[in-house]
Amino acid sequence: MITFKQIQYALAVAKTLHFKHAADACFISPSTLSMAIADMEEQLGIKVFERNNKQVIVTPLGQMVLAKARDIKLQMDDFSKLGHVQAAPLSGPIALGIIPTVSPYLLPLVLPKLKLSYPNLRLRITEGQSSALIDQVQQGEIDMAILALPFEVGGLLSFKFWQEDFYYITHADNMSADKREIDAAELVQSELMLLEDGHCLKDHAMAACKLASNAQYTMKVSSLSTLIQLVAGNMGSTLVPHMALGQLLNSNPLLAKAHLNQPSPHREIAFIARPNYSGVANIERLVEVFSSALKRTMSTA
Amino acid sequence: MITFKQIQYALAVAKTLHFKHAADACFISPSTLSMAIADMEEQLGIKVFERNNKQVIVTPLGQMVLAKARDIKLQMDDFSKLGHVQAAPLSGPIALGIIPTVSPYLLPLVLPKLKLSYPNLRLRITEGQSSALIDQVQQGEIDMAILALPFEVGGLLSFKFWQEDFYYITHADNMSADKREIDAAELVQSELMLLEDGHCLKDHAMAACKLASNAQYTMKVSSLSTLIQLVAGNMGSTLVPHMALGQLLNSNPLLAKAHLNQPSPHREIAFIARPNYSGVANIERLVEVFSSALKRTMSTA
DNA sequence: CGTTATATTCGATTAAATCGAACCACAAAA
DNA sequence: TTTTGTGGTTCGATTTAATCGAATATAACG
Repeated sequence: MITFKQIQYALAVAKTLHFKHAADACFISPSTLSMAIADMEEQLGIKVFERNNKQVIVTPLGQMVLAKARDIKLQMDDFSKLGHVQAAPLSGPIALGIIPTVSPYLLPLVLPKLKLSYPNLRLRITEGQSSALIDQVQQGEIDMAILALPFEVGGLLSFKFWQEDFYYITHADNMSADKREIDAAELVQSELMLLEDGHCLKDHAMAACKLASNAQYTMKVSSLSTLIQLVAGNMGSTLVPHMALGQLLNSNPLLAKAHLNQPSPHREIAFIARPNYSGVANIERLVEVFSSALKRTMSTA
Repeated sequence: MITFKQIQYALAVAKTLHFKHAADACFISPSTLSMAIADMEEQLGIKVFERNNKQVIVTPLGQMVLAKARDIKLQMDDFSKLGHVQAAPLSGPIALGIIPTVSPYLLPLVLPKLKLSYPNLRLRITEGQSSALIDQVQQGEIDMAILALPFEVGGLLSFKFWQEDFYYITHADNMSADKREIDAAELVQSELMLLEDGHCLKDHAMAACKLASNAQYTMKVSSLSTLIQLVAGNMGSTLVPHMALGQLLNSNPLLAKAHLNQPSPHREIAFIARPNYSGVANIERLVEVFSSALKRTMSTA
């Protein structure tokens, strides 16, 4: 009979395309791995890997086998996690992905509270861009992710817990300090600096301003904190989300801000997870924590 | 780690609700089964079965666990069959379900040809009504089934290979021998005998005649060959599908037939299978064989 | 109050997985 | 061409896990 172990071994080989490395990843010896793969291939009647001493490649039929193997591994992993549903809420290991335009502003608000209320929670944080996080959720490498909508989440569940607007940030020299609102039409587009490609914040900002994609606005900057330094250096202006305002403008008198006067909300923050993930109750609890922490902090800021 | 074996053992217990019987079904001793289940439950952190020496019941959480376990078993079974796709076509074991109003008329036409063309094919035939067969396909107990459409197949794939009409059969005394066609309106409804409830043929016949469901037409007869004997005894008349005509009327001068003059076709015969089943190519080949055999035989009959 | 039926425990046994050393095949280097 | 190194495979030994059977515990039944 084909065992789940064999499937895992095969997936490790598929990932590394190297028997020794795969064996290490599975904490077994190369010989064991070799025999396990050979055994599975014989039982299937399909050669999954074409291999000699120099390279390992996946056969066309092997691709099909591995695709199904991945399905099974996902289901098995979910199965193992079934027990968490009735364990104490928010206890045990949870792998959470967060996009970089949320992570540094959200985590400081919620981590202390989580630590206090759920001391047994073991959060493993992964930072990455939306598309990569969605991929990892679908592969089962992480349990859930926090990202900004609208975004195509490909069949995943989403749990919104915050919505916010963008603020226009420019050097204090360029804007009257008592200006509270600014229209998209007023923006000097040539001066507008946004994050490098791949960050959804850039897309959401442009969507809010009804700007078409245009390489002119693109800079190779990957963090808002860097971007804000450029603004302070009067190299241009930018748009930042509400939750980042406090941290970015804090003690920087060179910067002036104005609310972007466009239809709201400009972005929504949500958890995403696979429909089969058994910890949905955990997500709902996190939504509570995160939402209340944001409301409390943002209303005073 | 939770093993696939444990999942199978758990499903066996869920099916029998009896450790000894389940152990027998798995070809292991009760003690082994008991330990395997206990081990799985501990790893999950969920008690799946509430058991004492007198009865075994599934806990509410256990229901959830078992539901997922069934998913995994289905996928694993499909995985094991992946090799068949590249084996010689129509070789090896295939479990096929057929409804009783098709089986005795179709099988004699195709079995000889299959035996000749595909000597390595090991067909295991299961006869049953549509709803039961659909269930068995979904449970993975059989690979595919032949039934008559229209019928709600709940997400399964269908491959039509034949369509046919019904014929009105009555005692020769009741109808002129040269009458070729008969309208539904001409049927003497009080004399019409159909199969017992559960047979789709009855539903299709009533649909073709635009008859509403009515217990009056129902008899507790489960085979067309019995029904036809009742007609020969002049206890009433009936409707039989084209493919059954030859066998049922063969050498019985007491019976007269007329084509039911209602919108065609009156029923369609098709394979159904789970979308994940890896032997879809086999089904397509069977469709060819069955379709050509039917065309050849039915045109001469 | 024994008898029966059934799940579980535990030590002994059997089977399977795993390992490490030797092996082989191949390519790049000498 | 020989040498060397890399990397997958084979094989016997060993460790680990699965399985069994006998004994045990428990509850229903007559």
